[in-house]
Amino acid sequence: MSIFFSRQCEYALQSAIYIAKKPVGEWTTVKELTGHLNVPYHFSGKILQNLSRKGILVSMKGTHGGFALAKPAKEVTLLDIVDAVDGSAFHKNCILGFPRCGDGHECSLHDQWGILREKIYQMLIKKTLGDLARDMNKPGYSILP
Amino acid sequence: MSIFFSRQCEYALQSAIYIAKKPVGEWTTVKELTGHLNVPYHFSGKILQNLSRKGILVSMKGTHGGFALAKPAKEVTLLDIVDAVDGSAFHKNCILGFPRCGDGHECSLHDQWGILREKIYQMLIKKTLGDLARDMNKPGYSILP
DNA sequence: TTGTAATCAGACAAATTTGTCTGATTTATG
DNA sequence: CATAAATCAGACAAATTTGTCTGATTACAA
Repeated sequence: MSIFFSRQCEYALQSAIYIAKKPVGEWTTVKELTGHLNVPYHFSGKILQNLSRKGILVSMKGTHGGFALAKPAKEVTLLDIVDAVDGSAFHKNCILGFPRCGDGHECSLHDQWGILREKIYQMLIKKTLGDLARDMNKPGYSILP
Repeated sequence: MSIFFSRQCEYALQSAIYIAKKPVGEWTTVKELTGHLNVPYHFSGKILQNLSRKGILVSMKGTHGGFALAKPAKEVTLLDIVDAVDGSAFHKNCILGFPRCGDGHECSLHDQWGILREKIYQMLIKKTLGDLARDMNKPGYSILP
């Protein structure tokens, strides 16, 4: 199913991108989100609540409430979201799961994987929600299921 | 916990490396394996049985039985093991989980991730159990917990 | 042939992740 | 003030992954 991030993290990333595509000042409801993304309604609620606790989104209750970005889209990186949801395990853990790898008893893939992991890291920290929102408004990109 | 492979897959890779380090012709028992790796005894049994069903290991019952590689270590790649355990999801799925990514509605990370995924793929297909066994006999490498 | 040490098979249990339900609270509007 | 529409909170359920137990089968050796 999911390959690198947990499913919850994929949902969070997709949701954040959707919200970032909307005009600044508008609120996005869970109902609207789950109408456009393939995310279960109540699960979506939980994920968005979590993102607002982490300071990535803000929320407003009530009739015209919903969720919005807490900061400008260009200031939120994908890594911010991944860290908020999945934590930072992938920065440090051995790809083969060897417990002593990294403290002087490196596994045979350690260096090679380290280079690739750093590239993934750079990809996540350099891409902002602003970038994604812009790209995915072009033809050929689609957020829909 | 685990970052790229499932825990079961990590166990499988570690076990295969351990077995590959042993002299050709010797059998490795589950007991010995779990004495050296941090893998639960019965879970280990299941994983090794699975690897023999997939043709990566062979097994022998009885007093001096155990498991051994079905082919020379230099002919078994890490990808063989990953595919046998986790399947091939990571070859194709979108890193952000967008369902239409890859059929003409690519996500904004598609190309960039595609390059990195290919590098991971190359790493896994180029490294054989023979390579790992050799490397991890050198000082500075350790398989122990 | 009997005992021992191993894999094998399948049911079961625990833990984690994912998904659902219900009701409370908040905000805007008639 | 009453109603509607939204988030919020927490318990619960389902699914998946991880781990455990028991007994059957097999192979070797005394």
